[in-house]
Amino acid sequence: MGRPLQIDRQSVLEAGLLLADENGLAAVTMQSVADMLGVTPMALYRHVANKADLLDGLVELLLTDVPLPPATMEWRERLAWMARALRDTAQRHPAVFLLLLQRPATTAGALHVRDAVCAALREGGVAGPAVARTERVISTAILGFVASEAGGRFGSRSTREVNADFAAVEAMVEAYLDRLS
Amino acid sequence: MGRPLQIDRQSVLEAGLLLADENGLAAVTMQSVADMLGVTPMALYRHVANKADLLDGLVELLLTDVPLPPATMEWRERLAWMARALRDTAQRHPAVFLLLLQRPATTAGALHVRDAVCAALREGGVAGPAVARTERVISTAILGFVASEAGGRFGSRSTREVNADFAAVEAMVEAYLDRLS
DNA sequence: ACCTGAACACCGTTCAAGT
DNA sequence: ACCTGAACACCGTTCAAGT
Repeated sequence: MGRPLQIDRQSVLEAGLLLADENGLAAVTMQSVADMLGVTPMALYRHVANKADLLDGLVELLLTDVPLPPATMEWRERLAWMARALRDTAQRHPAVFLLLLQRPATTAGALHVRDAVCAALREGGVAGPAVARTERVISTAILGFVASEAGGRFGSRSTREVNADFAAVEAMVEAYLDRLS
Repeated sequence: MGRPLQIDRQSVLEAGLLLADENGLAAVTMQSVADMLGVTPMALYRHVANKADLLDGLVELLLTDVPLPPATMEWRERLAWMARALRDTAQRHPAVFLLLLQRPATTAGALHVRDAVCAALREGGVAGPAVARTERVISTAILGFVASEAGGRFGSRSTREVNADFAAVEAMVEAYLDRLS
């Protein structure tokens, strides 16, 4: 399959993400990524510092791609919309999503989602100083569920049941938000 | 350091856990575990099927060690006690704890904790058919927090602040339980 | 029964060399 | 500037051989 021999960081990350999605994180090696691009492993080092940097790049690529809801939407609906968007992303990229728990939530991609959650909470009347903590608490709950699903901790439970569990987690978050106001 | 040359599964797992605790999961190799036991890497294969089996064993060792509260304790206090116990375990073994999200919660070690949570919920008057789902929902929230902390997603936030976040997650769980009864 | 030696295919990474 | 070839130390795993 004739691919352009001119590669860049973006194409390296896209190849890595594809391999991770199809065959898991263990399938992402410097050699397999290079193969997919039609290049030798050593060529990658011009575009990523090392393998850890490549993996960081995959997480960032995934986070940047999480879509945000239209600003016209009511704030609580917007929160639910983002929870669903995060779950969709995790289902599409389960292997890379698990890496998310292992890096500080301070990259540009992480902030892009976090800021949108904080904005919705402020609009919902959550007191200024409580916004940051509330964001962390509800993000932790959603992330715990979504990461469990991506990692396979729910085992072979049916899709219908897992969806009902997700609804229950959202109900828990709602109960918490109700108590705040 | 003169160690007995007679090894068994238990000693292999204990060596692996020690290495993971001190230097992370990447430091757990067949060679490093063997070195610690004063043996060649090939000797391990008599006691673990392969490296994946070794890692499974580490998770199981960790889960089996999570202590349970005295049965005399009131049910809600018991739930809080177990959340703290899980957090303690994760702080002692952060690297191995992250693997927990990646395997089905159906092993003996996982059931040992799960059953205790379910028993507390039943005692608290949660309706029979709702017990299993409620257990999954609150476990997901606690696990999400504890895994985030173990993985380093909270970055360099101070211990005081992270403790306050943990209290807030527990408050969310309480709000959910209140709504159920 | 339990451990070892030798061997294999595969990792990540470097450095000097090519174009 | 960008990619390659050769090399290094290190993986997991096998198999036959030792005791």
